[in-house]
Amino acid sequence: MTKNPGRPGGEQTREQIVLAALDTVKSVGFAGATSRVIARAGGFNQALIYYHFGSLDKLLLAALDHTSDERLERYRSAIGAASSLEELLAVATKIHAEDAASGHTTVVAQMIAGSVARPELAPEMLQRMEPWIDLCEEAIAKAAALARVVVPLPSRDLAYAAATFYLGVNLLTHLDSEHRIEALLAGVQELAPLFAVSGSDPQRQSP
Amino acid sequence: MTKNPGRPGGEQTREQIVLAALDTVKSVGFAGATSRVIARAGGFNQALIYYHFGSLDKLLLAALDHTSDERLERYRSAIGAASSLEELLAVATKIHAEDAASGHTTVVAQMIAGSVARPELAPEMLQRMEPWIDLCEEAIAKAAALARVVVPLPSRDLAYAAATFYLGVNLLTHLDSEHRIEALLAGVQELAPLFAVSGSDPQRQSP
Amino acid sequence: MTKNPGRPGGEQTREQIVLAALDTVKSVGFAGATSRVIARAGGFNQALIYYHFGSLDKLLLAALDHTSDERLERYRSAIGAASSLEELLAVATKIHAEDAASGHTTVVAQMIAGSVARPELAPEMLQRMEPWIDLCEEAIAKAAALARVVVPLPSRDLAYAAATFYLGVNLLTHLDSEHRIEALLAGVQELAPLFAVSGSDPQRQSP
Amino acid sequence: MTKNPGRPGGEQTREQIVLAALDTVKSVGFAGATSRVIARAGGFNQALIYYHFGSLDKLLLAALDHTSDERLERYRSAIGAASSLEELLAVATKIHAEDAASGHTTVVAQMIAGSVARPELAPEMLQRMEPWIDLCEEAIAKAAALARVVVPLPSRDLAYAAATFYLGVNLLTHLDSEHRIEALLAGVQELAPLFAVSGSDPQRQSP
DNA sequence: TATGAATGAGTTTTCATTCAT
DNA sequence: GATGAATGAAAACTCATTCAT
Repeated sequence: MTKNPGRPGGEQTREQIVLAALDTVKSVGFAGATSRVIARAGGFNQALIYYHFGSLDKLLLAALDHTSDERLERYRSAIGAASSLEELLAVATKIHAEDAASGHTTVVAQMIAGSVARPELAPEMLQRMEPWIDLCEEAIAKAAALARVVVPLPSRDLAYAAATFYLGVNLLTHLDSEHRIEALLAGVQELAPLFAVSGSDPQRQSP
Repeated sequence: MTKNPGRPGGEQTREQIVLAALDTVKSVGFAGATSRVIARAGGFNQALIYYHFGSLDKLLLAALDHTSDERLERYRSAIGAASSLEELLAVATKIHAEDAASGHTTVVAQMIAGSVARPELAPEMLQRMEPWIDLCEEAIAKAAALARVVVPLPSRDLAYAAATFYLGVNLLTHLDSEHRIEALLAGVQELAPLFAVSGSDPQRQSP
Repeated sequence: MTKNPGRPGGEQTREQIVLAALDTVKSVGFAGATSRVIARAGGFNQALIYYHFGSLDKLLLAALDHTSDERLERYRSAIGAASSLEELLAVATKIHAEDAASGHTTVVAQMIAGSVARPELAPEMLQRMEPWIDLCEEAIAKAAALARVVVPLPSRDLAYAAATFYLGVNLLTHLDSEHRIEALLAGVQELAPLFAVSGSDPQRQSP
Repeated sequence: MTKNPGRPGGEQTREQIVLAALDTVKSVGFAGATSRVIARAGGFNQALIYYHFGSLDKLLLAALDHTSDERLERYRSAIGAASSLEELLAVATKIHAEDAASGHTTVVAQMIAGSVARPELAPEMLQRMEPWIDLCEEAIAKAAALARVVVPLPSRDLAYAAATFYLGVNLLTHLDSEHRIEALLAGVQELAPLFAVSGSDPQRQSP
């Protein structure tokens, strides 16, 4: 009663600012996402950013968290639900396509690239990579189990490598207007089952 | 006639500026490599940058070309000279170590990250990746030949994937103070021969 | 009726705000005493300042009055109670030491300095100096009476001069990290009795 | 020939900026002397301040030096030329009147008060007081010699006290629109010779 | 009374770039 | 070729103050 949800104040404004920041990073990149531009995009006062988030960096990080948390959740439940290697790959591919379409990958690439330029962001970004590496590790474990394969490397290292590759993919996606990366990913996907076989035990190779 | 070599002006100044730009990017990153800082590092006037290169972006690109060309040359001749798979890997590893030590990888990572922030650099960067992908392709072809393996993917795509991963590695190297990437690379290197063997196994080649 | 004493609101809040302002000026100076900082120091809302005092300047002035009134009272009763020149000097010295320790001098110096920067405060500050000059005048008159001296200048002017010197002392105290002022004051204090003697010398008084 | 003096560049611009800063401090005080206001007053670009002086603080300090050096010179030669106590006092009074009229005292008061608010200026200001204290010491020594008086305090301490009083005077001058300070100074000047006599040796007292 | 939210105007400073010499 | 000086635009951030509730 006291807090009728139609009122703009509080949480709602924070979300509005986060959304404006996300939009801005997607459309003009990290370097273009200045407080002025974000404020103009969201139709609010620049100072509001500092009132609610303290600094532009903190807003940008909050915006990254916003997309990341949501995306992470989707990936995790999809991986949990998959019951075969093929399904796992298909689902992951689909969600990744959504990511690209929604601009989530743009935000990730921009923030990573931006944190190279702004070293004080680096530790924050690294920390925010951790749950994704965890997720990769889970996915790899599950894939290995489904394929009854023994992975010839520490799964943590493999997860790290996957995240690293993913980073490169994200970056290139936003450099490459010819979308050669997408072709590459499709190729890798074809390769994947083959690869799994080559690494598998002899019993499965020639039954 | 007008440009008699050996004269202090002209080419020599250009090189001096390029070297200063390179130093600056290495020490303070893309975002810190402003015209003022570069000029101060090289002990020349800011305006010289614009006289010789037209814009800061163009200087930065020229600087990238400077390191890249030199490095590319070294890689190519090393690859050409290698006569066994082991030698190929050893030589590539050694040159890459040099890259990291000399700061060449820093420059690449910074420029890639910077081009994400400054979209007008993107096409230039992409174009500059091309010779490296060519090189990767050559290397993969040579490795496959030496190992007598049939690569189960278009070699161009594989080369592209390698470059992509390399990009991720470079980027993370500059985020991660714990140097977990280095550990990962060591792990991958241990894996490499294993992989090669499994692929060059005569039994699998002609069943 | 509406303002029954003992109620938490009203006067009590005003005092809380004044105290927070005083604390803030003491710790971060006039320039650092912004509404936000004061509110944070006192644990209340910024807007309360404007509700109770109308403007930040008015709060700061009220805070100055708060310390000043209290200090003035102490000086006046101490001067009234003194029955010899020595006692008068001793008591004044003691209270002044308390002033310095409690930060009252800091507040005075900061407000004076601040009012130089903010001219609209100047007349208010000048007005607030008046009772101190009155006090100086009283003290000088009493000292002259106790020492049986005829002061060779209008006592009002002398009082004004004392206040002026005191202002300089306060200001320098906050500039000078070597505390040379303290040494100076000690020197002046040694001089004081000498001066008094030379003035109260019976031979000179009635030749 | 190469540097025709009609050209605005270089030293001339620096001086123009210093003059604009001085004007601005005189008219709107330390707190009002922002880079924007100074630039507008001088009719040049804000950024020029940073090009020539590095920071606003440095410009303000340079401006203070500008007036101070000039004033110091005038005082010193006047003191050197005086051959009697009366002349010394008369000359000092005259120059001080000029100071007040030209706004030099305003600048000093503003800078001192400003440095209370901006602690990083404090050491610079203190350092800039030193030559003035030296000057006071010289003046006191000369006055004592001319009056054949033995000063009953270390001359350095006395000089410090004089500078302290002078600071108070400057400050009050800019608070007090009734100019009571001027009256005070006149009164003190009348007092001065009297004072000198009371402190002088018996031989001069009753010849 | 009290407060969270909001704002317009302002701050210092830096940037890439240009231009007269 | 080279340089010192100059500039418009923009950056992140803070301020005193107001207002709806």
